[in-house]
Amino acid sequence: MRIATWNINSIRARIDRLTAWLARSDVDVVAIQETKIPDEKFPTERFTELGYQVAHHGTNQWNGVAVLSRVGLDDVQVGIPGLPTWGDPAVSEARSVSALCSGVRMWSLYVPNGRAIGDPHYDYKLQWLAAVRDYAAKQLVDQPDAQIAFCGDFNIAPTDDDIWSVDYYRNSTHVTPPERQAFSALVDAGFTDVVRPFTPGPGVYTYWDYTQLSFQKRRGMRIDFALASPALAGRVTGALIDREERKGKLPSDHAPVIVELED
DNA sequence: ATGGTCGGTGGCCGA
Repeated sequence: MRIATWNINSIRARIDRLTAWLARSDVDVVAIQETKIPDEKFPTERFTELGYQVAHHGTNQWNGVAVLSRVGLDDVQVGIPGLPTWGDPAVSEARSVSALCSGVRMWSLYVPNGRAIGDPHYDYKLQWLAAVRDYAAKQLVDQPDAQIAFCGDFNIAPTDDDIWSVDYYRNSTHVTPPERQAFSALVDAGFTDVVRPFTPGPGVYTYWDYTQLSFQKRRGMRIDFALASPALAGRVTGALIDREERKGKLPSDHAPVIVELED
């Protein structure tokens, strides 16, 4: 089985690229972030006609996450208990959704950006990550053998090897100790970055800014991850970052990340 | 060369 995660940066702008990539990449389950579309406008048929079932969570033009699966999609869960809210305390942002796909609990996460150190969004990001960690840790206490994948855009570069320039990102979000600690806490809870052993750095990234010819100059960040529970990590036989998808006409600014699992 | 790149929106904001 093959699973993947991809910040698509608008499902409407990227629908043809995404369906072509699905046909070519042979992935069974995909976590998608930043669909930027409400549920009622999501192009579900474009995926069902390819054999994929869809669980989408989107409320407006911001955020939006989905799980696509051609190996079963059951027990859809929207949101995670304990996540902080932004703005209206009665409304949760559309940043997390999951489904059970052939025995794997597949999560699509879009971690808040943080914007700037000291910005209220930065504290929101840290609170959001703490809630995910607490939830993730509890899953393994309740079910140590569960196959769980927390996939998505974490908006954190865990080490200096994951950014093209330490100087460029000095005093920026994505690299601060509190953010890196929040990421490590998820790893310490038992969820392994299963891609890194197959894509060693430095200089290996999943995101390149649209401006300044960043991709062409190899100026990127590694901020998209598949974090696997012990039972799932034990099934991983390979992984890759599909840089080809960052090329060509109107690409997403993120590349897809693919993980191969033994059957 | 006083910009630089997208997407969604609506005549700017977020990434």
